[in-house]
Amino acid sequence: MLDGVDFTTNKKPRRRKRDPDGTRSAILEAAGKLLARDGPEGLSVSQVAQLAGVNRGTAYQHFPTREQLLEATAAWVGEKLRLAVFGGQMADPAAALGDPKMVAEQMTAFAMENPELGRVWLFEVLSSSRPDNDPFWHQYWTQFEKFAKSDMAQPGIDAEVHSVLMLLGTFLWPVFARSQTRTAKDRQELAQRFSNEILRWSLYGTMRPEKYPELDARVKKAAGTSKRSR
Amino acid sequence: MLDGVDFTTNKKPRRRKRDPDGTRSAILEAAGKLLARDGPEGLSVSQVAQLAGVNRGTAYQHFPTREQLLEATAAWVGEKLRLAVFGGQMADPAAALGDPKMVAEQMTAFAMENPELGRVWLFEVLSSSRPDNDPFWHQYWTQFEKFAKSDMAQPGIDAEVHSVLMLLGTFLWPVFARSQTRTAKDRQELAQRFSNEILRWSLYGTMRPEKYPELDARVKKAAGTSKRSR
DNA sequence: CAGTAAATCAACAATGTTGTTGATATGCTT
DNA sequence: AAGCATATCAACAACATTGTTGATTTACTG
Repeated sequence: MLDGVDFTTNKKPRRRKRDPDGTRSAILEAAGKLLARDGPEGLSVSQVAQLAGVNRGTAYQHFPTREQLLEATAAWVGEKLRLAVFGGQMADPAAALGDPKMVAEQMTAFAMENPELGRVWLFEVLSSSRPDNDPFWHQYWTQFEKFAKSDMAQPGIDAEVHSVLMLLGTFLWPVFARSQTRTAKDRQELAQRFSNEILRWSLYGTMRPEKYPELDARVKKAAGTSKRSR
Repeated sequence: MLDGVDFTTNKKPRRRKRDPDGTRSAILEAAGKLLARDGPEGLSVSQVAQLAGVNRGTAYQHFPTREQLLEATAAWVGEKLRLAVFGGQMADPAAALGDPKMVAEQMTAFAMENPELGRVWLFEVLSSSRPDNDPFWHQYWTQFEKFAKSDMAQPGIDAEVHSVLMLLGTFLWPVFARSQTRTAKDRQELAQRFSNEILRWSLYGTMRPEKYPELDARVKKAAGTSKRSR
């Protein structure tokens, strides 16, 4: 699954300057790259250390076990993701309701650029016992819940289910798209189709079209008897 | 990740009766169990052979490489899944339009019972270059496309995108549910919430509610300008 | 400028894994 | 019943990986 990238260039048998934080970052960055290339199964501490230009022992000093390294990397990716999608905007409870469309676009862009990485992150979070600990998950969730409660949304939405579905689609569709296409053009088209379908779905299932005049609205709704919003 | 099951009971150092097909099945079955327990990363040919009560060499005779064993197992699971969901009903092009609700229920049941297995299968298929080769995928796809084209469905559905989304949700929600809950009761509730949200979604996004009188219909739709249904 | 805590590294031991190969037993065919 | 193809197995070789430990260097502190 070499993807045109070559990580075999290691020509620094020199001792690393003492710099705990820097080393830690280097390790995480390397882990991220390898994760993005091979997925989680193929990640060994050896490779990570090598790519990071760090002794394996050092890596073990920073992350006592392979598993913990994986977790830390996922969290690190989550933070990166949060920055890419929400920019500097803090996860402040009083934060304004961001533009969902923008969020979706940023998210999709990230997913298309790093399909494996996105997939890994999502799984780590999905299987974690406290997804809310992840920075991106937390902010996404907060924001979506706010939207679901607003009068922009259909009533009765189960925000949790819906969030998970959206994240699943956004991060895993690219995995599918990658394996089905050869050219970037094809991928672009698949990405487009995905967006379209999501939009169609949202219009008829999530958003109140009449609140989004720029999109041809044609739906009417009645209050449901649903009780759950979380 | 021991899940209450113990596979360490192997007390048969006796030579296996010659039976190629049986052996092959035994290997696949063992691989399936291990896959369901540990996920794909943790699967080694050694373990599989041991659990199957077969010499490792024999396993290599049947499946030249670990990777091929994984593929074969996925296909095998796919067939199992097809049977569980569609029963004996053949993938015949002239087959009647099955009951989508029934299909969804069967699928959900399978996914809840074998979360890891479902996940593994889905990934193998999603990343395969020809998903259509998988027996279950093929039949599901066929059936859904038929539905999408029928007058029971909203117009303009992108059947491929939609299928992928449905499968993603159905097979990966249980992964989430598992990690969030301790009791079977909680899991049951999460499964219920998922079904509800999917139904709500389908009503407003996929199915024409007026065609499903038994569910309170309250939607109206207008023909879209979408061109693609694949 | 000592002295110290700790960050980095090299080497070790213990496993586990993958493929391969040549021996052995087994069922089928004639 | 003899012969043969092959399904099954045991043993081997080559690695890779995981943790661990003790030495070495580096920055900081008084």
